[in-house]
Amino acid sequence: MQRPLLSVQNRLLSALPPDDYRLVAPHLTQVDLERGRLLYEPGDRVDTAYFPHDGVISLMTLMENGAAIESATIGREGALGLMGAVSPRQSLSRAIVQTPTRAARIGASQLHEAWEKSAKIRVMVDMHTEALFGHAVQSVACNALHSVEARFCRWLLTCHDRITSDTVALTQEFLADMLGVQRTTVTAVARTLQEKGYIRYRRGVVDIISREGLEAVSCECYEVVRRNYERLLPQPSVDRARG
Amino acid sequence: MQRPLLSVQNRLLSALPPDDYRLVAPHLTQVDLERGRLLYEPGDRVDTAYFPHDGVISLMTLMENGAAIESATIGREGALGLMGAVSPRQSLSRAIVQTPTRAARIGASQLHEAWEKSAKIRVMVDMHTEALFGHAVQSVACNALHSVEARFCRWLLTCHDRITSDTVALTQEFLADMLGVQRTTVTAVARTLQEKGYIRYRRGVVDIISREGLEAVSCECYEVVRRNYERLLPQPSVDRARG
DNA sequence: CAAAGACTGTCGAGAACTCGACACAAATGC
DNA sequence: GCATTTGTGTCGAGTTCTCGACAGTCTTTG
Repeated sequence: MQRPLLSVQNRLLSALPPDDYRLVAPHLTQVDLERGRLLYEPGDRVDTAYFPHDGVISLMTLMENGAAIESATIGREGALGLMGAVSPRQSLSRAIVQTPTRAARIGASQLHEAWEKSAKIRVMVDMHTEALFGHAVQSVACNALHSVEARFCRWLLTCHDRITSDTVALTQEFLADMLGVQRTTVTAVARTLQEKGYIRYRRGVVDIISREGLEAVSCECYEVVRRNYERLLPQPSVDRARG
Repeated sequence: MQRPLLSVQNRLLSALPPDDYRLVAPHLTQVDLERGRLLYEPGDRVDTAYFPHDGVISLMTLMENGAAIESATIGREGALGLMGAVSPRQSLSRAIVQTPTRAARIGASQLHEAWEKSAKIRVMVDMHTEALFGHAVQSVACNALHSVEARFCRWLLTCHDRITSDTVALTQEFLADMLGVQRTTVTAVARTLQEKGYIRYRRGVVDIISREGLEAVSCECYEVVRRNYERLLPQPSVDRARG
């Protein structure tokens, strides 16, 4: 049975030449991941990789007191658990599904076999690792220097790039956790952004009204990370529109 | 001519089995890097890897306004430019010598050849990448959550682990840059730490008096990152005490 | 030795954010 | 339909850190 055409595909997979793609294709399973689904906790063995077609997966660093701060995000330009293709390893972070996500899933051992056979796949893993590292080091600086308002906008923009809708389901409480700030601070920031007409929000839902506005308030980090992905990861060569 | 015995060796190199070490040894050059030496700027081609024997190299993320925030550090437990062993690439960060550093240097292409021949070296690069990534994601959370005082202590402890002395040469001004805070804030924090008797400082020099004290004030991030390196990187199997 | 430069100490106003508290509103479950 | 849970709005005191300013001190250099 054939699944419907997918409007958007994972960029890493769609950039693979056909011969290389055939190495992984038979092992890919299409899955729908609901919001809040925990994919990895720190210390878990990385036994599966996920290539999102749309949606956002967050990598979160856990602290001893239970705080969980977002350290990077993964969308259709990347993959979760890709480093497990190189060798078995434990997750360093919590990986949690941020927005409902369609993804292609593959077992780490099967991905590893393809990785051994295909130079293109090895390059893909390598470049993705580099881009994800770039994402992390930019966030280190961002969290040290930039206001909650700027980081809030950066987060929304990054999310918006990776979903197909202008509406994001998230509570202010959860966003506060991810940014590592108080909920009351997020409430205040959300209010001023709404007054400026850049977003509209209601209980658990944010509508993005003006990307331009958000880009103006956001820090440079949004663009830096985005360009880094563009530079490192090849553009799609083929649109593989089936599951 | 034989160089004097080295009291400390780079841990990555000394953990390599003899056969694997022989692949890189002929190409290693011992160098002394003075404080402040710029090894890479963002965008530079990564053409050389450095394995510090002692001393600290900082990876710094540059912002558009010229700010430079430390996103990770590299000492004898790691190496700079190691990802260049896998494939040619550009540096994402500024890499600057923090304290006078003795290091073994090797060209990226020569390291790449060894990397192709030796599975042990590939594992070394892979594990180091993972540890460095862990360092970065922890710092993302640390900068979002922890006080300047805690981060100051964390920085001193990390530095102390990687040098052979209890004295660190650094100005408060420079440290303020690295932590991404005002100099006056660093001055205030340094004063309270000195009053507690944990450090002593004078113009451009900090003496570490009480590691225990610093550990108590530091955040958990110091230990988390340290343990991560311990877990991922093997302990020395041989002490190679010559250059 | 004098001058310049680099580093530190201190002050104070103000902004950003924390932290606890409580009221209210919307969604959910029975 | 009612009770419970969950998410939001707001308030206010308090803390941390910013940002500019300026004085003082140590070091280097000519």
